[in-house]
Amino acid sequence: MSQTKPVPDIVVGRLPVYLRALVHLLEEGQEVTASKDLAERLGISSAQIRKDLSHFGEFGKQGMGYDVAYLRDQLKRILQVDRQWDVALVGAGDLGHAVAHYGGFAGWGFRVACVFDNNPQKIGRRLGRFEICDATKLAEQVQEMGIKIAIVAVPANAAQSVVNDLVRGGVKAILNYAPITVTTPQDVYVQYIDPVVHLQRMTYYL
Amino acid sequence: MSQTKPVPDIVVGRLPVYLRALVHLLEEGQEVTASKDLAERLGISSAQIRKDLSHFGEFGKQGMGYDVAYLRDQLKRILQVDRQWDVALVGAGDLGHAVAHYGGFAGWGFRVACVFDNNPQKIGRRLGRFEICDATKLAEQVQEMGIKIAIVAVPANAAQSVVNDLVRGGVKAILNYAPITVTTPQDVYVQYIDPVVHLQRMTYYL
DNA sequence: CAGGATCTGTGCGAGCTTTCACAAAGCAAG
DNA sequence: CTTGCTTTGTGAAAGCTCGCACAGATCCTG
Repeated sequence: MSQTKPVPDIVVGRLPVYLRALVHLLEEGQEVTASKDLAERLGISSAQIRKDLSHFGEFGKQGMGYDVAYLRDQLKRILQVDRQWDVALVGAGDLGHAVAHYGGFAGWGFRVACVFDNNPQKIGRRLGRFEICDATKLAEQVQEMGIKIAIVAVPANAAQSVVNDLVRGGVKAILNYAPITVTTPQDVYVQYIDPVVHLQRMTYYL
Repeated sequence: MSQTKPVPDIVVGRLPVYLRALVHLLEEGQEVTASKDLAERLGISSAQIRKDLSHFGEFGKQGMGYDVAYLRDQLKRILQVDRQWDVALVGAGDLGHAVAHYGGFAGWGFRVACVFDNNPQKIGRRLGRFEICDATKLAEQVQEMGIKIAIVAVPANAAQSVVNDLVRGGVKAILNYAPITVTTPQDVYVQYIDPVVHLQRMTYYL
């Protein structure tokens, strides 16, 4: 399946949400679930869940539903989060601090491995368990460490330059908190988090 | 237009990104732009930008493009961010602190107006310029203040209950940082920010 | 073991979204 | 004024996504 036709982006984008729900279910002690059950919790149709999963194989039993732990493990494998990814964090400002201290990455496949900043006053100081590294050496250091994922938490006017360095260092996935759209080569994936954009998406309807 | 046929969600969702780009353009001193120019910066097609805007009126001049300041003002009006919205922040943990101290809301239509937490040790203490209020009075207080927008920054297991209180208090737009899908009435809009989900959307492709 | 209940995986069609491509409009220069 | 260049706004086509509806699989009960 995943070989013949590429799976649509939009389908891949829903898998982490399914995975998250399955982990919650298991925490609640529910070992089996049905597409209809999941659908209600997630506010989408059961047919969509079944069709999304069918892109990757047959994980359920007709008449019975899905084994929660099994489906969780399969999704982890598909998303490649059945292993630990080292992540580079760029920017040691307020936002960078919040990300560095965020406890939500552990157990979900990610680990902040190093922190960069371009402010000479911050370089060498500690941020939690990290020593803040010099951002001018960003490209070579992420390359050396084999890092493929980065989180950008710098001001908008520095973001494109940071992203260029990351790309040069071989990073292929970037989570961008800077409120600006950056350009990258086609094989580099960027996801954006801008709370203002999310809020403005809703004010239209008020 | 906006009266006859409802504008698709997906179109509304792109407007804040356009708005953000226009503001950046103006900061760079560019007073006129073309759909092609914007499209290149945002990595989408120029036809899409033109068609999106055409849902709301005719803002450009053929042969000339768009007046940046004028289009910015029109988008602000459409998105209703030509005024200031008071936002309630729920959760005074690490994430809540980061949101409360985030300087990116000012000038974009939003202002954190109050902070809630359910921890008796935190209630009454200050978070920046706010006094932390008792979350058990969430519903009545947001109602009293006429607040329509809230940011949820509480643990996953508390999120649904907080959202229920917010809905009861008349909140219509919720930005949810808790890593869980919540259910709301149809007329309440929810946007999700979960960095783990965003990261996992990319690891599939690595 | 038969009948009934449940739930998956999927073909198909409806509906939505994006892209194409061009008429019309505006400007500049001669 | 006319010619040529640019760029918008928009029908129409192409492409994509979603939900319906059902065959087939599985279990339970008696």
